[in-house]
Amino acid sequence: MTPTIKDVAKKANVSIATVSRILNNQQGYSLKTKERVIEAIKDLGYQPNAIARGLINKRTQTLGILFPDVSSMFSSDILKGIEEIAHTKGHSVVVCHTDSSKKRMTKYLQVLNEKRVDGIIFTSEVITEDYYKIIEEMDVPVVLLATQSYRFPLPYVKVDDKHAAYSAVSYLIEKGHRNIGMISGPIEDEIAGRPRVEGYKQALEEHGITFDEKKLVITSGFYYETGTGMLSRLLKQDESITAVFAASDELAVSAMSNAFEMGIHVPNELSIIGYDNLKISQMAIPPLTTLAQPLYEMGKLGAELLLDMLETGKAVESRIVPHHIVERKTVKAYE
Amino acid sequence: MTPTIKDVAKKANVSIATVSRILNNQQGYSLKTKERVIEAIKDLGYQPNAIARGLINKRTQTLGILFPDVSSMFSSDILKGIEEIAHTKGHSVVVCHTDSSKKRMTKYLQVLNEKRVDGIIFTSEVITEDYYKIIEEMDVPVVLLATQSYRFPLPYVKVDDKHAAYSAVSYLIEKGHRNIGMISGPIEDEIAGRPRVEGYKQALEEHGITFDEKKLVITSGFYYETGTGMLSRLLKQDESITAVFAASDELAVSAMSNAFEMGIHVPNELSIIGYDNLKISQMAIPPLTTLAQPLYEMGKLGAELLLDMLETGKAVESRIVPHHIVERKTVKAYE
DNA sequence: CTGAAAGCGCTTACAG
DNA sequence: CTGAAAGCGCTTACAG
Repeated sequence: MTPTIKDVAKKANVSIATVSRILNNQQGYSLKTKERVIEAIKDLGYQPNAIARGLINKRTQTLGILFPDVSSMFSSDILKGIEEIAHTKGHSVVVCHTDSSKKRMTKYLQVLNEKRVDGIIFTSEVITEDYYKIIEEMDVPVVLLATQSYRFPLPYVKVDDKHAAYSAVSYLIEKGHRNIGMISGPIEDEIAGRPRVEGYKQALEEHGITFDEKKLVITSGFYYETGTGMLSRLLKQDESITAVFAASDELAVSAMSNAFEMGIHVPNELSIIGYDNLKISQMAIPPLTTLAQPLYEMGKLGAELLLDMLETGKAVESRIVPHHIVERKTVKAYE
Repeated sequence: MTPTIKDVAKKANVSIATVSRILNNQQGYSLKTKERVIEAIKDLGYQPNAIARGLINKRTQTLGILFPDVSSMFSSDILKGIEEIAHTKGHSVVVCHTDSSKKRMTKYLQVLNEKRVDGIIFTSEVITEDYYKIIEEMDVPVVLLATQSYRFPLPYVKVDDKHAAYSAVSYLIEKGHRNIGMISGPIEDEIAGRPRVEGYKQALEEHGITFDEKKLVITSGFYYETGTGMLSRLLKQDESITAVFAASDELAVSAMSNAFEMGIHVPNELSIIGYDNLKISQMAIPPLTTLAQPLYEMGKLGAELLLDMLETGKAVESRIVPHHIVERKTVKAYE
């Protein structure tokens, strides 16, 4: 049987109270008894039962993380950042793949509640009223990652999507492009959809370029698959386009494949800039120039904020993290 | 305060024992009291405390998963599979990023032990004597995923690496290639390194092609970065090569980038086959032909086996899962 | 059909 | 400096 604190106490000839004190680095014992207890712990190979501790401390040292898709490259970079901080601060991470399904989401929230996690991180997920009600009742700190909520007062960590899109398009303009197309994600998406289109429009406008509907194409998602054939459609609508801003790296890579099929050379005949800076962007051929979100750092920051809230018991401010452009090989100056 | 079973009992005018029975679908109560209790549960919004349950049941309904790198595309597909099964069977998943560090690994094992997880999955990790000692003492079921152990009797789920490599190279030979190079991972790696080289050699041999050292190049890892410049080196050693077998998709994509830089057209001038079937392989330009490991299914199967061991208390047999070739656009018949 | 009580493995006042 | 005891929120014999 796995030894318990009782076994240690017996072996060291002390009460379980003093063993507990020693275990938790409290005071109230002589050096001598401490040594005896340490000895007993080693001899028995005793390891404290975190479940029993959790029951009494009302802290489980575990965090629940919700992802629409745990296996996406986007999620995995964030996860790595969260995990890193959690680990260094003595917490574990339970991952939940919600598949963007309300049913799964609700189920997970219930599980996380029953397991009494110390805090929750939502990533890239819209917080509905239903979800908010649940987390409100759970009464644990929550932080939003790569998403935000207008309706509910939840702290978030994200890039300014409109601004980031603005930066990406401005970059294209600075490179001399005037006929700039955009492959957008779903426009109903108020977090990652519309704001990026708005940033695109604003960049055009500020540089005296009138927005033209024919230069915009809208997909149903941000994935590679949803981008299939989008570049051809865009170019069919307006063949004057010399550069394209894709609302995600997967969409950008999809466009590159599409260009390849059509025999269009990137960047000689067409420049492309992506959004995210996922691993594929460096692996693309040629390597993709992109608007980088600092996903790993966002994960770290999100976890830090959550842990702060936990320690201090106070709310925390949202953070807009800096984006930047990673120049690689898919954008060429337009002469 | 979060309501407890006591609150429910009081509200429904019964003892906590009957509430517990109803909660756990046991027998020993009238329909009437059941209704009253259910009512009370709803009214209070009661949710059982899994920590308290865990303490007494000695089951936490959580699984610990160890990855050398949680953020790799390889890991994330496996994770998704594990998570899927765990979720449907009422378990949660704690992920641990070991970074292939002994220190982190040991720390995680300790944490998982203290948290009394019900089982552990190791992925792509060599089991050393130290680790084995620890898990032996933990006395929980363990399964190995995408790795195996010759020294310790631990069930595993993986592809037959040698056989898979053999299949990949045979495919190239069937396409008419005779001068086939290989970009290998580290040869000291007894799981994913040497066996693939052996499979390569055996395929050559069986087709009457003598192995030539100049056609083999060895990298320090399976990542994109570790593949940098490897193709040029290989081609410098032997310029007769018409096809290359890369020991991972990342290595293959790296080779494709390298080919692109050198102005070598894939597949017209050089055929390339990868290994893994990660997401990048479909996104590559052109899409990469590769030897597929069923990563998602492996994750599912690994979790199923682990849960089986938990339920039955019996050991389980290792599984060699089938590999197959996904034909895309990087291999061309050699005339 | 139902409840009182013991116990899971800890922590923490409280008393000495 | 140290220990007895209560209690965290459950489950499960045991008795009725």
